[in-house]
Amino acid sequence: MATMTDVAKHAGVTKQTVSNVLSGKAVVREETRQRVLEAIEVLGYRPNLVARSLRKGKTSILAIMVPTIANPFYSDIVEEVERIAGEHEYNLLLCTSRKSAERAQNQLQILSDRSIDGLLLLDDSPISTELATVVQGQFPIILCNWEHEPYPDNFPVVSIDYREAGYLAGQHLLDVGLREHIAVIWESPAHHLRFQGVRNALLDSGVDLEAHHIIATADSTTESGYQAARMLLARRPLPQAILATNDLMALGTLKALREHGLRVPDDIAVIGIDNIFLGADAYPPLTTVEIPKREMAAEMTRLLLRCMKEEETPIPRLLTLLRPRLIVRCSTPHSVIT
Amino acid sequence: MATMTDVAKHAGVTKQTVSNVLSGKAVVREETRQRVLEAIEVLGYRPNLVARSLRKGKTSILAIMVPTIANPFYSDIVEEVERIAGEHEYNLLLCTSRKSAERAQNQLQILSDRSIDGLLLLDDSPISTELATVVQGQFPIILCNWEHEPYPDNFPVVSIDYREAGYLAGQHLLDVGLREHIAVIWESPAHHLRFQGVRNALLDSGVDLEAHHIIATADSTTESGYQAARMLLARRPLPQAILATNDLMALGTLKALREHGLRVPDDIAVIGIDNIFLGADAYPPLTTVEIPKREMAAEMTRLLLRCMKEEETPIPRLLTLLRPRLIVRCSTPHSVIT
DNA sequence: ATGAAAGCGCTAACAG
DNA sequence: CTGTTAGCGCTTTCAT
Repeated sequence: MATMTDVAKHAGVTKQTVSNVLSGKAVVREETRQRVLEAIEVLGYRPNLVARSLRKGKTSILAIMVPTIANPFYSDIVEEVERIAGEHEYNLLLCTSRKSAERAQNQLQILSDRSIDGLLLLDDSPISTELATVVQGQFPIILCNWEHEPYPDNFPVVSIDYREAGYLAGQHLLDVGLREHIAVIWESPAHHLRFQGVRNALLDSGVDLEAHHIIATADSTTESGYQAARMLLARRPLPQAILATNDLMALGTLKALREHGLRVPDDIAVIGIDNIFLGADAYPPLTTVEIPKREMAAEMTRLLLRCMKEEETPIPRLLTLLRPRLIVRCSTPHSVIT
Repeated sequence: MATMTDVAKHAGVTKQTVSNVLSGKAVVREETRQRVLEAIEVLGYRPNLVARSLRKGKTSILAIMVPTIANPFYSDIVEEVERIAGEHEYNLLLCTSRKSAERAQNQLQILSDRSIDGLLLLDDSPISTELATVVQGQFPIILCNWEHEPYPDNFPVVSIDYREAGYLAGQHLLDVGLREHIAVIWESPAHHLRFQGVRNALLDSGVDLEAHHIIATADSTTESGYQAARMLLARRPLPQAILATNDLMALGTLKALREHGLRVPDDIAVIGIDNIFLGADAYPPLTTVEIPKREMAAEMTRLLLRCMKEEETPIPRLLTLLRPRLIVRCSTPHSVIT
């Protein structure tokens, strides 16, 4: 590979001049500039970004750490982050924490060793703020998709108002006239805020959740939604509606209801949270609450970019919560006009 | 940040000795080693990977280029690649080509400028082998998930036998006694090999595809599957079975059949290809042909790692095709014993 | 406007 | 076994 010195020789100047031409920071005589440009062209010169990074102490590399990229929720976010990062001439390093604090710790350390310019951390395990402190000061870090309280105050946070998401789902059931025997399937403790939102919505209308209509699950797969729904169907009275704290569990619920020959929404209404891909193609198309993950991705990336530009350490206590919104499809009944 | 020289001073040695302790390549007296280790501990020293990369000409960074990461097919692969890369102390840079040859070109160039150690290229657009040639020689490149012929011979290829996938799907329909009025929905030209496989299976049993039962689509979303199925339902005779060249279109097909009050598989059988997440939770659970993408991911990563170890340029003409396998669920009838 | 020198932090090669 | 020297390719600083 041709180096900057090669170009300089070819153009009869020093590499400093070549550097000036490329950076555009210093003034170069037009004739010299042309000679340099021509030399670059002829030799097929390309700057060595590793060398540049070493010298400048900046790599123009961002990193994103997610629990897993196999989950479409996260891959959707990464898609957006990568796009925006690219627009600003940054490359994206992908890291997965995979439910292991130790792994996250190692990854974080390596990112620091690589002198990345910034990090988006999507892992709201309690320890992650501590971990992040280890490499704090090296580069800005934004905590994203934080789903429980208290919100950290040592890093900026960009997330969704998950309590509001639960509230919207609960409120919708009330709005279509369902006030009794509302069942909830929620992942505990991960979806605590969502669950709280649901309960608040009902309480605000004087409706109580009955203990035998609440099922807490250990994860939020279609399978656990399916099993939880079967448990609900074995109890009496049957629920009028089943609210699952995510769409995957809602889809599992739909499957269980189908197997029991129950019609949705006529016999039992179903609502989820997330608005995942394919919810619209389910049977019946799933009513849900959209989590604006793309907007969140855009917001957190922009904030990170901003923090990187400013020399000062980023705003520590800054909480940005995006608002979810209801998507009415066919798994809940139409509004009842009373 | 403490540098290697700092550690050296603290331990009363030169940085070369520190380097020796870290690399373990040269023998160091135990006492000295301990002093160095202690200094590292005390100062919290971490090697600067950018500097190391510059010096060694290797970054221990791999890159993967996919059309998009938002598609679960690709994110699933990336999950596996990242895991294996991590086990070998490599970080993963994520790039998306987003259907733009120009974009792919730029990304490739930048990857080269960054001195990455290897690339997994998942984009079988005809130009991608040309593009790859631009940076050829800098680092090994593996072409992955190549889905049409001819297979490139200037890079190693790891892919799936997509023709076989089509064949298995077609053969299954024959095996369960469906021999007439088989309809095919396929994305043209992307799924040409799959389509060819289907046709071969039928031809091998003397069954002909009828022109009015073939629908070519421009993409392979649930929506295009839905629309294609509606077209088929408007024609006579009605098909006995609908084979879609991917699961998303098969799910769209299921939706269209439901809306027409047709029972699956009693009235019309449906089969897809891919075995996507959620196919098992569809209504009815979808029979499909599994594309072993995880295995492919593992295989291509291992091959890349191997190419990187060997100093010689990687084996140019090497074609590895993984075999798909049939997954029978409920959208096709049970075997008929004749 | 251009050149000369220094150095980012590390490892390779050799000397002692 | 440890120290010295050199240099990866670039940008920053200062001199001309």
